[in-house]
Amino acid sequence: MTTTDAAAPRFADHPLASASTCSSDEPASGVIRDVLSRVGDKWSLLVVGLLDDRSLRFTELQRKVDGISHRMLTQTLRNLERDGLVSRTAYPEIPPRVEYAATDLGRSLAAPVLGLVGWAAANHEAITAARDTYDDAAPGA
Amino acid sequence: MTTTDAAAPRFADHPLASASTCSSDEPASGVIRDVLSRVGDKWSLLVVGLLDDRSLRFTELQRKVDGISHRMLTQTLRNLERDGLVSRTAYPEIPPRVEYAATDLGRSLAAPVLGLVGWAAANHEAITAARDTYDDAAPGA
DNA sequence: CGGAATCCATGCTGATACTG
DNA sequence: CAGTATCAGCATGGATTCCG
Repeated sequence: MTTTDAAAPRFADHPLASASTCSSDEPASGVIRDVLSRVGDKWSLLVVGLLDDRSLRFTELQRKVDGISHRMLTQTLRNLERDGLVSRTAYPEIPPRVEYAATDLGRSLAAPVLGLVGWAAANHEAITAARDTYDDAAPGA
Repeated sequence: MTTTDAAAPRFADHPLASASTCSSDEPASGVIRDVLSRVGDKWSLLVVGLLDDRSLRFTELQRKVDGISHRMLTQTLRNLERDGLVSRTAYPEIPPRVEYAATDLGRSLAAPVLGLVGWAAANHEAITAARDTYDDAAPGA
């Protein structure tokens, strides 16, 4: 089910390391760390996902995510904008109106993320079961 | 909770939310948060990736990841084992030998992650360029 | 060698207040 | 409405130390 995407040859295979010019001191680790640093936070993925659907205003965004605070939304938005994943359009009006929209780059992120989300959804029960088994085996943890 | 309800038919589509019994207080956000909590940390993905390639011992793992500390490796391994993504095999010998291997579930994670990593690798330069542009436009930041 | 517990430093996150 | 700045609290990550 879901898009299993590629055939998944290896994980930290050489091609990945070669394709990455992360210039870190690690082979593929840098790439993973890179993507994690980018969308591994609590809200980035949510915001990009919401914006992928349609453009939204600051308040709209805050209303939809809800759990996010004013500060975090601003911070997340700025970071996303900086990475070119989200575009910010400010209208010099009164009251001020700012609309955020996902860029082409931001939309391209949706595909791979969807794959990961699909995996999580598909294997959620399996993980829960594993946790239950583990918890049962080590109750005094 | 009169949730603002779903507003992301594409990204956090209903089927995803339905498939997840994460029992959070968010609709599809929970799924993303869930997967983020699972592999969104600094090392889980790296460890699973390394193990996806082949089984490794504790020391081997620490040597390959390198940047990870003793404590973090143990913690990450335990967490991964708890989720059923990694299997732990301890040999009651002297000196003790413990081998870690990715489970079928752990290997299935490689596919979607690879997609995300591929995205990061492919759009890395685009993001860097965007950052440069942003940084250039906001020097007084 | 592998693991666990402790302690510490840092970062991230959230709440609040103030400005335009 | 949108954004920024400051403060305080919690969580994450790291180093060390002791045990099997």
